[in-house]
Amino acid sequence: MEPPPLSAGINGSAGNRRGRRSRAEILDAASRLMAERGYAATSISVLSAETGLPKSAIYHHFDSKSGLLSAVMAHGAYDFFRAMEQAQATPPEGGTARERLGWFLRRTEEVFLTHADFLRLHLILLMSAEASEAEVSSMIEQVRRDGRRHMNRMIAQAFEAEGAETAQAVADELDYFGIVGFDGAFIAWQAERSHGLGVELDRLADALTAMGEQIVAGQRG
Amino acid sequence: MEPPPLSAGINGSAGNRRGRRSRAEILDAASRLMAERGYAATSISVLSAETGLPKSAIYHHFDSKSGLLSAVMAHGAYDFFRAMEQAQATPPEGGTARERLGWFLRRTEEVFLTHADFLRLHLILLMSAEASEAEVSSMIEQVRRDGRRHMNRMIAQAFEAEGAETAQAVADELDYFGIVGFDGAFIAWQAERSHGLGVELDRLADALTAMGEQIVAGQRG
Amino acid sequence: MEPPPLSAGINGSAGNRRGRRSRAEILDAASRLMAERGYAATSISVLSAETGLPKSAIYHHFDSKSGLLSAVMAHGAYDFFRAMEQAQATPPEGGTARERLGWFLRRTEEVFLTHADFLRLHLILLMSAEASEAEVSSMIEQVRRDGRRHMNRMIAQAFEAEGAETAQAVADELDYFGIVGFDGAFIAWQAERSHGLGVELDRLADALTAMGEQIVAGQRG
Amino acid sequence: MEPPPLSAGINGSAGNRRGRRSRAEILDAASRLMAERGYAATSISVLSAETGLPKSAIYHHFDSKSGLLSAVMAHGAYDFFRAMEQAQATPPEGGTARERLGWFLRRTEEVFLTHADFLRLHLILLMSAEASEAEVSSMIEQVRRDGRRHMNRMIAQAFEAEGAETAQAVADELDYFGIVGFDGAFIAWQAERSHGLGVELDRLADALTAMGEQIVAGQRG
DNA sequence: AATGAATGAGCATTCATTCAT
DNA sequence: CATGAATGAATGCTCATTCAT
Repeated sequence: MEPPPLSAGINGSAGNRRGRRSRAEILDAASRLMAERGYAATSISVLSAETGLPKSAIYHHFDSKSGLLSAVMAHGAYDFFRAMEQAQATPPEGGTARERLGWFLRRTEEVFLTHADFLRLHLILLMSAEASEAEVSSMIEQVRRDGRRHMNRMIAQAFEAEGAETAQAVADELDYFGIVGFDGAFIAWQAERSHGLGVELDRLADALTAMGEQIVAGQRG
Repeated sequence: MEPPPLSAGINGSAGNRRGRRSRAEILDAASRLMAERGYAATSISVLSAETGLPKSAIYHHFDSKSGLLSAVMAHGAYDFFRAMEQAQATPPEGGTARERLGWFLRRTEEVFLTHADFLRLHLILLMSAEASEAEVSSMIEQVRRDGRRHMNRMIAQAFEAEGAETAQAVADELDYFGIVGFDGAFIAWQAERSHGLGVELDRLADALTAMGEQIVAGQRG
Repeated sequence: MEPPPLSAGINGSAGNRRGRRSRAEILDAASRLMAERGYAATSISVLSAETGLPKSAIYHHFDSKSGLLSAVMAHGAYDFFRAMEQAQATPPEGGTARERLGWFLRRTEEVFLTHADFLRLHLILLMSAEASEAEVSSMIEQVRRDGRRHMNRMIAQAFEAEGAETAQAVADELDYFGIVGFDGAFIAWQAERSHGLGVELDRLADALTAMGEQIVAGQRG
Repeated sequence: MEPPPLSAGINGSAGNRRGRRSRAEILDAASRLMAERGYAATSISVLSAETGLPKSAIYHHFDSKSGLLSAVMAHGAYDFFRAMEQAQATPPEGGTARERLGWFLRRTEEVFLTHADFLRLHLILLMSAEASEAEVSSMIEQVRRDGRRHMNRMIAQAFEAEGAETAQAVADELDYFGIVGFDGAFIAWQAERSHGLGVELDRLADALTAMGEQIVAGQRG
């Protein structure tokens, strides 16, 4: 996923700088509000009030409300996956598969919590058939594909002590279920904000480990 | 969860019958449309056009749009849990915990597929902060509580061969994770309608069994 | 051209009566304003202010702005041709073709002046490619067809002393040119409101008579 | 009518040349679009998109939208009358009045067809009460005056065999009716693009000839 | 029990225009 | 000479809701 341009401009002249800032502010407010209230319930008027810019300025920077949504999603996805990348860049060496998986999931939780807005919007769109707008729907697909790739890598790295091939087999078998667990845990957290995703992610780590070991055993037998 | 009244009337006079039918039609259309497009994007006008009834008729039957939403949720929840009850009423005797769990989940899948509209709306509301409207939010809570109760019962029944007490301990430990798995599987299904929830629910059954057996072992040790 | 319904209602209940009146008022204001300023320049807001009804009431009676335009045109055309019919119902007996034609055109001038709004709007639409909206464009066509039919009848009646067949031949030959003269005269009048269409219509009567007599002579020869 | 300046500049420096080209492009697009959709419906945004120039560039060249309209009209009128001049510069010698008139009108038709945009816009403005904007209204007046002058000259030249004085008397009597016929024929052509203005202009030539001969006879008698 | 009319706030979007660079 | 950003009023239209009948 490549970095979405913050502005269409190319040089850094003053006028352009102002435009860039405005664009970023709109994107910011939109990300926040759309995640809070959903796409349909986030009006351009509110966005205008929130940013202090007139409505027409929003249309100067984004062609339409749905265009703004696309930009919000692209921007959010870029941020989210960059954070993921960073969070998982330096896993500790050694330890059991369960311990390694636990480390990955704890790092992931952090990223989830700081990008909850993006994830919530992603899930709302996924279910609201507002996704039918092609551009949005393909964005959603890509986010899920990228998410799965991350999950795959995490599992493979957790099981790397079993040998690269076995680890990859485990990862390929379990990555999708890992995503399922993440989505479910996120929803559980949304339902009861009382505590973080920690408990559920621990359970997920337990489950993935248990199943992973069965697969490892199967590979050997 | 008690059956929501289809009509405010008490006797079955002819006039009332017509009213009852209208009310049911509105509720039906609302369930479908709100699940498709979300609450905010489902307008009374569209509802009126869809049912052929004038807008004022909708207000005759339901006090307000959010009142209609409550009724839709109440009705959907009632239907959903009644279907759950029926689907799981007569589990087969004998078999391993995994086999018994598999049976339960397969039955559950069926109910999920036929009540997908309700579940989707439930999840959209859960995340859209439309939930902040007290009435809706308490409805959501109750649905999740009831769902967990069902999950608890399913797990306990699956493990009943281990003795009532152990089975209950397993169920108490795992029911929440079961819900997480269900929610996640439902979302995965929404994302790629290509296949049913079957694969993911099988994985979930595997995971729950593996973790259940660990708990059983822990109880014994 | 059949009478356009003033209201969709069927009975004369009080609520319906109010609606009927509102609908007529909107239609009235729209006819006037659109003819004055053109379709594009007549905003729903102004229409609302003019009638005292809220904008949404206008949309209650007419589906859209272009729907309102259609209704305005249909209503205007009906009124216009009914007035034409009446004005030409009882032509005087006897007299030369020129005298009879003069009578017809003088009667027509009257109708033109009292329905100038409709005619102006008709011509604006005819040229503004707002007519591309199918419904409007077919309305325009019909108006022109009906107009030609009237012109044909007038000429035939003016020349009836030459025998029905000859009169009809003259009418068939000249009706289209009569329309051309009318349109041109109307535009000339619009350009310089100083005097009525009288002078030009007299000239037109002269021209039609001269050409008619040539045709009559040709028929005989 | 004098040639309208294409650019406000005075020398032909390179920078100026670019400005001149931009100005001409805007004028071109505006002529076309305003004639197609009317003045009100032609927005600066669309003009900007069509020319590829930023909106502010349009305001750089023309003070305001109505200033642009004036320029469009001035430019169109200049072009139109120059074409008229050229088309009628060398009438054939000899022939009857009808033949000579026919030649003039056929030449005129050509000019009408290649300047239909200008004529359409002229007529739309004439009727749309956008004409109330003084500048536009005086432009329209002048166009009509110039048109009449051309018509007068054509008729006089057609009847020149009757002697200069008589020819002028005929022209003075009929020029206005000639304009009426032209306008009407143009509208008829707009209404049914199926064929050119030829048929109607022939009829007009017939009519003018017939009436002209009557006047000639009157002069003599 | 049901209906059509009305209401006014709000929606997404476009308008002509100005300004600093 | 050209540009992108900004501005605020206006556009057509839809919203949830109320009311009289």
